[in-house]
Amino acid sequence: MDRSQHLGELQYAIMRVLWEEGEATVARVVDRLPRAQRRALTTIATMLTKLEKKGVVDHRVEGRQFIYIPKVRESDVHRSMVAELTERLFKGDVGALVNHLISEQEIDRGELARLKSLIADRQRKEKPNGR
Amino acid sequence: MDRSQHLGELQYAIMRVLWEEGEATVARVVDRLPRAQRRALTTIATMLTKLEKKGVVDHRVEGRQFIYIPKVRESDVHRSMVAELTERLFKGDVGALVNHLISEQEIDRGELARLKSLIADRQRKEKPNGR
DNA sequence: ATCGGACAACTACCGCGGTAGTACGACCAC
DNA sequence: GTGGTCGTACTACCGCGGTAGTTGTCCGAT
Repeated sequence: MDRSQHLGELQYAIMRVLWEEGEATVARVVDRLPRAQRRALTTIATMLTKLEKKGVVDHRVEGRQFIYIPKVRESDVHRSMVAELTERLFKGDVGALVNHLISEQEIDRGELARLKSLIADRQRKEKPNGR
Repeated sequence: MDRSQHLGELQYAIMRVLWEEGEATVARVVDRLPRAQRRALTTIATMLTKLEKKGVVDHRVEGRQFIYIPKVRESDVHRSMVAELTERLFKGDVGALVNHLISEQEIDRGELARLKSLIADRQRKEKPNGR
């Protein structure tokens, strides 16, 4: 219904708390938020309401407070946000983005080796259907 | 002064035209825009004004029209937008993003091989300083 | 000199992320 | 039961991407 599960910075920070905690009240979210993202309680409450309307979180009532739980997984959000950027900047060509990353972005030497073996793993997983 | 050179979808589409053409009038931008992004002339003019205030384009006057020219390169925008996402989603760990791309995102077999050699090239370019 | 067209400037709006104050209901302590 | 506290709902506002109409100006044609 919504799908465009693109999250703003604060929204993502809130989701991160929810993913880590599994579930949380508004107050819990606020004090689990990194300093940089800390906001007034009402702000976080508003944001959670908006996130719920957007379909990425859900809540149940316990006593007189709301316990929020994530409705989407972090990897789903990653996938959709990365895909969005890939689409915008590289017409959906994932290879072009990886290319950009390894040639234009800072990436240390050890990382490169790790990536190479990652690709090798991936190739091994693709191949086995063989021929 | 601005730095946050993150561009919206239409803004990026407009910049793409400017990068392709080198420079262009408002009218030229409009009819070089892909159908999906085509808008009223005034909309594009407004957008160009905003882009100029943001510091990513410049203009000179010729007769009674404005010729807009890009002030930043496409690769700069790519770098800063990709870096922004990497920061947001992977705490700046480029390797983690590449990892995500090759394991979670669709990427065809031939592409993997191409990437592997890309990494090899990159390694060859990094090493030579090697003590 | 005047009129129409081309073009930029100005103005106004919408949606949404973000920000937070204030209102209000429920519960607890006297 | 009355007052304070806790916690959500409601409301309002800002900035910005996006959208475009209206206005004003300048120029070329008549």
